[in-house]
Amino acid sequence: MPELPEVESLRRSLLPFIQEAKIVSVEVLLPKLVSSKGTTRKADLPKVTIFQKSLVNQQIIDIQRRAKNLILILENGSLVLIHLKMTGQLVFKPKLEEVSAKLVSGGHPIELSQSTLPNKHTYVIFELDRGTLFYNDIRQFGYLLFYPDFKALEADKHFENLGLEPLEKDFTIENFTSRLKKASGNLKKVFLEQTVVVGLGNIYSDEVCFAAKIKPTHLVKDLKPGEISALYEAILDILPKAIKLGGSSIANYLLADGSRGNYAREHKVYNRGGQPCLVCGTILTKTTITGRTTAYCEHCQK
DNA sequence: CTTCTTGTTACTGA
DNA sequence: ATCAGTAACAAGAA
Repeated sequence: MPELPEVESLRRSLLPFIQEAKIVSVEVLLPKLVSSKGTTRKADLPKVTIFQKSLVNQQIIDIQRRAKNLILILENGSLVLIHLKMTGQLVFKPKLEEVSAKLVSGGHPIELSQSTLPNKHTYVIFELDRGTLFYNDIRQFGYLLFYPDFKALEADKHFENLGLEPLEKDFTIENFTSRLKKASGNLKKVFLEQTVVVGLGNIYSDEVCFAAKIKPTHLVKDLKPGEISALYEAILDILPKAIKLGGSSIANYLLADGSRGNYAREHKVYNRGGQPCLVCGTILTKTTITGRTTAYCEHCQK
């Protein structure tokens, strides 16, 4: 369940592996996961071929993140948007000579999960000059979209209704407050919508509400300035901490070297419904909000 | 076997 | 129109 901390941790762990690497070939084992948006019409070419031709021989310049999307920037200014949805993974396996060089210089030994790649859930394979990047996705909900430039990406209304980036400068208490005023319904629903602030999913919505001592069922129209401020501070506190620990590895999430994130051990309420609150011992309430499992403490959160 | 899981979109009904 | 709620997507774990 990659949310902002997981996607950002993946971005940071992936960057040193693939920055300035050249794409030698691209293998697509599940065509429905890829497409080429905004490219000129080549009716005779199937989308997989367009996707491959667009990427091969390009150098990867940078990786950016917008909300839970990763964006690979290629040398000619074209882009690949990657969304992991629930079970997507990007794992890099260096070439053997690079691995031995790393081991000699005292680097980490490669993880088992890397050495067994590709596996039965590997659907896209990027052969780079210095190693191989695998896109795995057990439930096949993720996607990799090619765009010739940022203009095409923005025209695709992919980011149309996205809210503030919580790690950027414009995430101020004023902007957060004014966006909250335009939203309706309860807090959890609003967080999941991504329209006020992006990047919170099921895990961090519950964790932020607990840290701010406000129930996820609380209607946003009833939030007092002090409560908005507590939510704001909780977001600014929790997301960087989670990134520092490499995100939360629930189920399938992995970092680029195949290792797991360690923030799951810090979870206070997520997936703990029915268990005692770690602060006061009250049994945590388990409920469903907009179809998503939600946990909170009746005593600590108001 | 059934139920539950999640990010996002599409759909449904008010 | 707008908005809220939910089915759908798919595969695996319990």
